[in-house]
Amino acid sequence: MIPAPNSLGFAKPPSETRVVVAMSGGVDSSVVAGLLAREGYDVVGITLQLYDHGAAIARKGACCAGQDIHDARNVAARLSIPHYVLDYESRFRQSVIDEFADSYMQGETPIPCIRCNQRVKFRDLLQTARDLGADCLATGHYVQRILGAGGHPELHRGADPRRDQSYFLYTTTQAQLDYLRFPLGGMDKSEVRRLAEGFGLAVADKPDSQDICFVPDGDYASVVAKLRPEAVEAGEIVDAQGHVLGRHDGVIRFTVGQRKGIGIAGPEPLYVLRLDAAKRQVVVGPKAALARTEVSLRELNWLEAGGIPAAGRAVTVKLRSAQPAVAATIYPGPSPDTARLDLAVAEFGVAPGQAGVVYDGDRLLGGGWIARPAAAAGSSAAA
RNA sequence: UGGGGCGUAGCCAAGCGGUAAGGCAGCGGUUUUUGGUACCGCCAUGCGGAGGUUCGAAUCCUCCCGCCCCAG
Repeated sequence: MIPAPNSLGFAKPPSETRVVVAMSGGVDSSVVAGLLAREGYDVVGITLQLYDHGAAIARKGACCAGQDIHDARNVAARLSIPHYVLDYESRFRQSVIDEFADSYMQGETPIPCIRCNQRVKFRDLLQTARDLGADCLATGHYVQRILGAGGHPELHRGADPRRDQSYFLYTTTQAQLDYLRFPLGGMDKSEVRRLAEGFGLAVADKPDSQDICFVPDGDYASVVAKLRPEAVEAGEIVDAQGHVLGRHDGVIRFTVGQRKGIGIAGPEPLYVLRLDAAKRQVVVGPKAALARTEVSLRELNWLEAGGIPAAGRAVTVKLRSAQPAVAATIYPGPSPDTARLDLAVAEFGVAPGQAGVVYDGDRLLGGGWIARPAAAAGSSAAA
């Protein structure tokens, strides 16, 4: 007789199920470790050191360096689980930080958190978990892994709509999903904090992380400037017709859709329409000029079997993490890893480098990076 | 140095005798595991300067200063 599956879906007792928990040192992943340890799983905590902890040691709400590593270690000790700190600094730099800087240099607005999940946590760390003989890798993300009709796991939004992190996980592949577990996906934050208190964890009241973890004080521009000193060059602020309206101190400081910080007074607010890195120009105009109904995605990840129907598929899409998904129709793009979205209602501030994440209701179907407009009038074609 | 017009916060601008609208910019905050957006709040004891009239002036009068336009 085959035993009923345990809470992680394995047909064996928890004590014989090894699970690696990615412990950032924050409340969420600490509670994951606590929950699984309480159930009797063979829990191994792993914390990644991702960047110079000296620079970040005083930061509140960061993750994966300095104080956070100590917090994770203390949680593991409290829970009596083995815990390892792995030095991933060079991988993190290669897989996340370098591209972050390069993306800005090209006039895009990157999301390093997605790359980190894709390339560090769900690739390198996942492989490490396999090497350790673990049955699965658990994280504290607020997303749900739900078995679909065919028995294949699907990725769904977290139950707490205010906490849902699926946007940052759109690159997750089916193979990764098979191996991953998200024990917090059905909970809300207050519940998690209560559990943390119940486990007697010192991190129960720790503030939520925010900002980019390796960017102190939200000053990403100075980080880019440090990595790519040659990138920070002043230039012109121009309107859509090319008239010079003012000067700026570096294209990297701007993002499409941005209003504040342009510093030009006029009859109506000006927004950044696009960035021309080659000409070092920031192109600005009225809000109406930001309206977009067509969005191209590149590096597409698609989880639904059969791919995107040629005739199109009705979906919703999130074009920014903190805004609700909007109605759209998605079509296959010119190449297999691209797609095209027709938005039902125009969106403002669609920024290349951000992610377009596609849903059917609460199910994440896939997504891609928002591509720079191929032939925007007057823009540079520089690659 | 004849005629006309105008000078209100960093920019634009309302007000035309009753005790300084609004927009833009800027600053602060809320929201947020990216950047932005959005939202909320703040922002001229002061109306080119000096006098005068009036209970009361940015608003009326005088002079001065500075711009602009048309003539010379």
